[in-house]
Amino acid sequence: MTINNNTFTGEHSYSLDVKGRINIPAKFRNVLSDDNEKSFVITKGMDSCIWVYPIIVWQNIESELKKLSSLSNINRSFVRNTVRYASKVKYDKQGRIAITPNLIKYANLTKETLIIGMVNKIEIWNPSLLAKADRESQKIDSSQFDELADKIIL
Amino acid sequence: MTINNNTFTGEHSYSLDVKGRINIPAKFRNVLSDDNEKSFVITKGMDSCIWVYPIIVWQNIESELKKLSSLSNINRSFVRNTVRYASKVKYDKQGRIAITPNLIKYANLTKETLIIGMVNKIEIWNPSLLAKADRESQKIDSSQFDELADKIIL
DNA sequence: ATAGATTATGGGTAGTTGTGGGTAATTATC
DNA sequence: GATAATTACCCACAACTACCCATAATCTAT
Repeated sequence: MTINNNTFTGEHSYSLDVKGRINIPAKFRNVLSDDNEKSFVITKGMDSCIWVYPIIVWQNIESELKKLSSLSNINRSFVRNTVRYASKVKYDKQGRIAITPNLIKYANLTKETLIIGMVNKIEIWNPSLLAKADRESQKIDSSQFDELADKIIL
Repeated sequence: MTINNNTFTGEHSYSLDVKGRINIPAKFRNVLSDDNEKSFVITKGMDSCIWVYPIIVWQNIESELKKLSSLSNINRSFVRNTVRYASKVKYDKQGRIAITPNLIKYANLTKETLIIGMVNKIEIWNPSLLAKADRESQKIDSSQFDELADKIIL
């Protein structure tokens, strides 16, 4: 608990209910620092999934975004895409957050979902899309992975 | 205490109980430094086994991962692959940790297991899969061992 | 070799967590 | 401004997990 705040790992199956709510795993809620006030920011991920950030982490991202020059094309579209679909959500007494319809549509979510910890953020996936993304990543030139693996000793 | 903190060697037989719990050998627990707070991180190994890291060791991995920008495709896949099956576990009063069902399935664990020290981490194996992996490793061209021998002085 | 301590394993129970659904409050629509 | 639709908040219950105790097996020291 005290070891590492706002850091998420692991894969968890959860179900999106008919009201568009989804449970945030207790493990994840429990490592949230208090200053998050039970709130996250949810937005479009760069893959076909939803990104969920603790508020505190998101604030850092926003201040980084402010530093990016709007002269660059990439910067502009990145800022637009990340911020445009971002909304703040608070989890209820049972630990669920409500996902906005446009995000549900974007990530192609149906009842069964996979929630995975990505260190500083959380991803919500349609299981079959995740499996597909997995297969794609296998194709990535493994030398690029090796390069990373050299830097990070597992 | 003994030789070196957070360093594991040797092979031990233990049993996975019906609740999915397994004992961490006392020898291993006793060399854990206090800042681990009786916790490990368990995750998929590169072979068909489970890797168990002391929290302190895993934290280094996490902080390296945090530095990788999510703008890069490769980085996202790499983080996802590394972290997806990782979860933090604390051992109970009896020294047991709970293994998540997906890892039990991945490593093909049944009641009998072998726990082996791998210096900075621990591996949990189905004995017959380990025996099989042993046989495979006999086939490795000894020149590859020689290459390693150049780097590590035994 | 024996007593005492430590360790491994099984199982019970109280508390937590995930999920469905109900109702009041708020917002949107005509 | 009245009504419909949506959202926020609450309760209930089954399933699961963490925590505790008990006992058997093993180790340690004298």
